[in-house]
Amino acid sequence: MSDFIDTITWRGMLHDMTPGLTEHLKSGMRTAYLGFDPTADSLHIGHLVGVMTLVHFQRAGHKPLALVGGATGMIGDPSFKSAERNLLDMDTLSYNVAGIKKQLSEFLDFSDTLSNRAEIVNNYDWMAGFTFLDFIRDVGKHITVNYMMAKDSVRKRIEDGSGMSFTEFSYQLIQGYDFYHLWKHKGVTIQLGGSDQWGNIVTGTELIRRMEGGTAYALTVPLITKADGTKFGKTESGSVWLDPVKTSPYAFYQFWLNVSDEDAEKYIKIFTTLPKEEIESLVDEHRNAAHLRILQKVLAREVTTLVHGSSEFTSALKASEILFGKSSADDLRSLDERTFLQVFEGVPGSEVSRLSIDQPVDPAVFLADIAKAYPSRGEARRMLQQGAVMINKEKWPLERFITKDQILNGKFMLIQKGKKNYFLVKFV
RNA sequence: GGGGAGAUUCCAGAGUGGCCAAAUGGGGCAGACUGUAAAUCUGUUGCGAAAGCUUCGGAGGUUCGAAUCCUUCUCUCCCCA
Repeated sequence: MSDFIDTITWRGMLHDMTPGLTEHLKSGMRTAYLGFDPTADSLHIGHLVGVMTLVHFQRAGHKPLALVGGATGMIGDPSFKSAERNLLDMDTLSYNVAGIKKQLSEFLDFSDTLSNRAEIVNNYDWMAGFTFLDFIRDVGKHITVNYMMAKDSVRKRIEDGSGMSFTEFSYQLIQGYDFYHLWKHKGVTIQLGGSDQWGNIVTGTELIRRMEGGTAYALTVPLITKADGTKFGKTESGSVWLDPVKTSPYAFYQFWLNVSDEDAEKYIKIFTTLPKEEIESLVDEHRNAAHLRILQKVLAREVTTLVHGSSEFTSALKASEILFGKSSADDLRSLDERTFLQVFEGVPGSEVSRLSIDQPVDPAVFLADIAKAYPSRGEARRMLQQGAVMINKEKWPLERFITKDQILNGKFMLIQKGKKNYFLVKFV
């Protein structure tokens, strides 16, 4: 049994914890849980820190529980949110819960033979039948309003005058009760969470202490940041999702590959399970030859494989090589249709009638009006003028007309908008 | 309920009758450089090939001419009760 606290400390994943936790973990197999809010039907990489915390916890020989908030999701965690949250309806919620459950099951080991096998629980199961009267009698009685109001997350909202509904105010108590319930029935003694969850988690340990005199622990992981101060896990096109339909494995791979040097050192510790020695030697190697981007490559490989599997990783890698390598128009032509489609899966594109370029057509008109790669002809023309457009890997001048010869494999045309943005036209 | 300020292009914010498709900054996009980076420098950033067209909260009006003046509506903010 390796030391969980040492591991996550070294990995930079420890933000705060309640006293005594180190000893508590050393004395035997423990059970911890971490909650996920079902606000969408897929997790995104912001959730991955939490997932990895559970993974490391299990690898250290302890038992991880993932809680999907079917009940708490109905309320919405107000912690550090500036405004009242919108409520989700039941259908959306149960759909989201199912999606998240499925994803979580990819990361943890659920084998029956394991004594520390992972489990997934849904707080709807025990909250749904709990009546309001029972709740305020049996749970609410133990925690004072003063205590709840003192939480940073609540106080901020009151101080800045935006206020908070009773519904959201109750959230911490419900999350606290989850902890109590799992402590009582599942032997859970630790709750893990993001640093914004500290207040909610501590309400739980407090509740356990007051209701039964029990001891429970809290451990939080830091908010993942980026060296340049922008928000982690977002690209121009929005969140980076774990669901391959929402974010293609190719885009996912690219996200990690494009991480800055500074962040790569941090992320490889957090998002991979590679051992310390290996990571340290990679970091050394990277520092000696930063331009090779060894860390980014390993990081992208590891995370993509973990989330999407090795065959998806291989296609993403291959796609990247074709898109960014020194490949030429001839390389593109040599691809058969299946590989071509695989490489460009997830790349935005449009469908266009073959007839539209029966006659040679002005490239700006084609790019804007026909292929819809640009919103207006003016913009397309500007880009062409600036030399920002490549068609089938060839830099395209403003004066050169598009003809049927530009169709690859009788079906496709690859447009590059600048260096990094690809656009695939399918001819039908 | 009373009084005041305001609503401008992606954002912030200038413009207070023609020189305004609208300063400046940010952001975005692109080029050079590079490591598919960072930093930097350069270009570009309503539509249109152009003539021109549509934009300054909505509607109406004054004027040869309005983002700018008038009327009215909607919304936002501040102060007093």
